[in-house]
Amino acid sequence: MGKTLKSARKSVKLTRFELEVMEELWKLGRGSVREVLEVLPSRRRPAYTTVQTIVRRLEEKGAVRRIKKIGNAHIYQPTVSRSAAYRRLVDDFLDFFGGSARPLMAHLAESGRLSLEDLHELEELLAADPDPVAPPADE
Amino acid sequence: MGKTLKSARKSVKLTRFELEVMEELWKLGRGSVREVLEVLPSRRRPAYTTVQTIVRRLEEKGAVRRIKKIGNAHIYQPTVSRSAAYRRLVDDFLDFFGGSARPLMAHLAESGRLSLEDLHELEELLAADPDPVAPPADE
DNA sequence: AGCTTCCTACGACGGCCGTGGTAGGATCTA
DNA sequence: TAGATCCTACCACGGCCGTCGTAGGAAGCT
Repeated sequence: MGKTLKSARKSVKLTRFELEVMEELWKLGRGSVREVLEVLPSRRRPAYTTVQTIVRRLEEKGAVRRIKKIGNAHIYQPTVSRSAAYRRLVDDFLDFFGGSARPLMAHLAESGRLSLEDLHELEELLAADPDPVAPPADE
Repeated sequence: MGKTLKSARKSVKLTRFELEVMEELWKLGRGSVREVLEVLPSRRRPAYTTVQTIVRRLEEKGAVRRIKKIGNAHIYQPTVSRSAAYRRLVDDFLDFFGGSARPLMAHLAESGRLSLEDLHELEELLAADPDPVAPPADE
């Protein structure tokens, strides 16, 4: 037992934009600053150096690491998993609700953002076997 | 359909600490800076002026308003409801998950923070009649 | 070799947030 | 009324975050 809860080594805390960049790196597996920039959804495409800064901060935070160099460009790879990152995100958020999921759920249900159907599907998910953590909807 | 979603007039965005202060004001109904300070859980009891600053910012954000003066102290009252504030909070957070609750739920279920029992109780809540939005656990 | 292009390293800035200090006016109390 | 207290208004500061600019080195093209 205790396989899901115990070892959650409090992954790094990532911001919105950092997560977006990580998202691309998780999809790509690894990549350069430019590659990340180019796959960012066009609505959200900042300057090259902005992405570079984010990647640098991600590196400082230990969320990515340089694995090699192509030409003079560094290639980065995530060192934290998507699920670990989201776990941290959710944990922090749950603090707003006393740390547990129930009050949050209750709020969602109340405010109409969680339907009975949703609950039923979740039950199936829980009852059956789990697959990797659901990623945010890709655009 | 569409009865719950349409009018959500995007309440103000509150930070963690601002929410804590609001929480006390919601409980009290109305109160002065000192009153808020004194009911803040002791683990989290900052300087008087810190609370004062927060209240001032809440006022600037339009989340509270002065309703009268007792002695030389202002008495503040929330102008946004708890549920509106949490709605905003949750909405912002859901953006991390593509804007809908399901992926978040899935993540919670996956990571063991949402049990079948939780789901069952939520179903009952949804099936029955709703009560005011669940507040974060009080200490 | 020389020019153009790409990338890196680093600095900066403004906004928000948590935090609290200071000055000075308003109240209360002896 | 004088002193002690309380409260307000305002300023400051450091950390984080999104944003980008600049300097300069490395690679590639001709």
